[in-house]
Amino acid sequence: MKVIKNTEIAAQELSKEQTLWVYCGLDCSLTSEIWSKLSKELDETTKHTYKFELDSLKPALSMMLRGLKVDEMKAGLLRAPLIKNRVKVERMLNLFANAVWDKDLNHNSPLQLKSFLYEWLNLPPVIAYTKGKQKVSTDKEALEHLRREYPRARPFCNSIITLRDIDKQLNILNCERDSDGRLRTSFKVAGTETGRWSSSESPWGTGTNLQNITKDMREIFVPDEGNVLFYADLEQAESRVTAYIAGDQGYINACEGEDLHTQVVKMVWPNMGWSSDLAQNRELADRPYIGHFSYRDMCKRAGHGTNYGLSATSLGRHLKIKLSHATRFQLLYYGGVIALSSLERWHKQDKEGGFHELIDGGTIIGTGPSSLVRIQGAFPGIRKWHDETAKQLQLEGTLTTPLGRRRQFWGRLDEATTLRKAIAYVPQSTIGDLLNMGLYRVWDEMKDDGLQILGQVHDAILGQFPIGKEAEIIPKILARMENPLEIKGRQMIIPSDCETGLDWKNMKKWKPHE
DNA sequence: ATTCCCAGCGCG
DNA sequence: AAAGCGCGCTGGGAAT
Repeated sequence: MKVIKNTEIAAQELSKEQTLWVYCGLDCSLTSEIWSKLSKELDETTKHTYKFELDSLKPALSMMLRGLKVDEMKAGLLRAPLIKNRVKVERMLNLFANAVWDKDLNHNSPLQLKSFLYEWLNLPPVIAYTKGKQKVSTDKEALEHLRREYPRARPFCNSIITLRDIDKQLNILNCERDSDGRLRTSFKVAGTETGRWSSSESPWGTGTNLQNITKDMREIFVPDEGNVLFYADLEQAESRVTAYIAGDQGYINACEGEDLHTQVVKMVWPNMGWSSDLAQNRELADRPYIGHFSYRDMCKRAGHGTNYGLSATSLGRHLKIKLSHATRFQLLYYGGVIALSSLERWHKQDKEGGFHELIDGGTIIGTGPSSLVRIQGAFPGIRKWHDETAKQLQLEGTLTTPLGRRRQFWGRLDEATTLRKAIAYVPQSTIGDLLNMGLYRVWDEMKDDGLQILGQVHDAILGQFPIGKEAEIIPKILARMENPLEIKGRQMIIPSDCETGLDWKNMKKWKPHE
């Protein structure tokens, strides 16, 4: 028997086959050696997480091996108009571009775009802030701004945005199928900081990330012969977990009420004349607020970000509303302290803005020009939870979720960016683990029903089962996804809803027979 | 020819 | 004055 010492590999003359054997041997023996060291560092908490991830490999591998059936007819039908349109738009863009700088313009090159828009067209540069630095941007938001403000930018911005969108879709439609025609992805069950899975092209370089497919492109994915697809997701998952982790009873009630966003409007603006009539309340919430936003739009779009530590400045930029309006929303949403003089100035500038309500509803601290106003807000628990998270971060540098997943934070513990990561961590991780618990149970307990899991999208599972068995199977899926969890002394149950259909786009919500 | 980083963008 | 978080993929362009 030939003995090869790993310390002498460099000096060995190995055949191709022998190289592969050595590679394989090192893969196994080194993994074992590493495990013998690492295993000693596990404690009860991390051991539990490790065990769960090992178990998760089973359903993950079965999904990766099975892959998804693609309806190539549909893919073709989607592809054709995209290609046709792409040719047209690209031709147009280049026609205009040649008029400006006598050559084509590559819409994929930020460098060319910068030079073209900000030098040749002489448009004022749009600045974005990344990593604490100002950067000239040519992203979608910048292009939308330019086309709004400067007529000469319109044809360019329009076609660049269109081309980017088309390319994104074509990439999905054109990604390589395996030899049996199926599209396979690779799931990493332990690839992220939060415990969520990630998805990428398969180990053979075929397929693609299955967790960022747009609704429209989902149309190409179909069940196998005799099956129907199902897509079961945890309802309002992140909001619910946030509510329980913050321990904010008002927000919990809002999440578990008829319509989350309307409930939030009700809590944020309690004096709009609410009744017990749900339809009437919805109408109130849909009344215009500022700009093109209704009250309900505002809560829907600003609430989630605010839960995760989005600053008023960024909220204003993001929603294209004044800083004062963004600040006002956050004060009403989760309270805070602000200078009285600011509120008075804003009130003077904007009589309709409701800033006087903030002054009247708040507690004034101190006297004279430096007075502050403390505002309670609709969901003070959320701000309190942010503060508690900051404290825990400073103290330990680690956070542990209700499902016992611990994360070490390596950034500077007193920086805002580290705090925001910490705030996002617990809800995001908890949902991921909860969904994967459900996924495991559905996979493990429902094989005999002819059910197969095909995909995982963070808070939802995609799968298939034999046509006609909906009434029998769907309640079993939903039951297995419902895993009660105790958080801060309360029991949280997140319900799921389940859609079915003959492709991944055109699905209908399933309801127990009516 | 290959590797690396960046900007941009899709999903949750 | 100015960074919601978590991922992966593509293409451009510079460096190797």
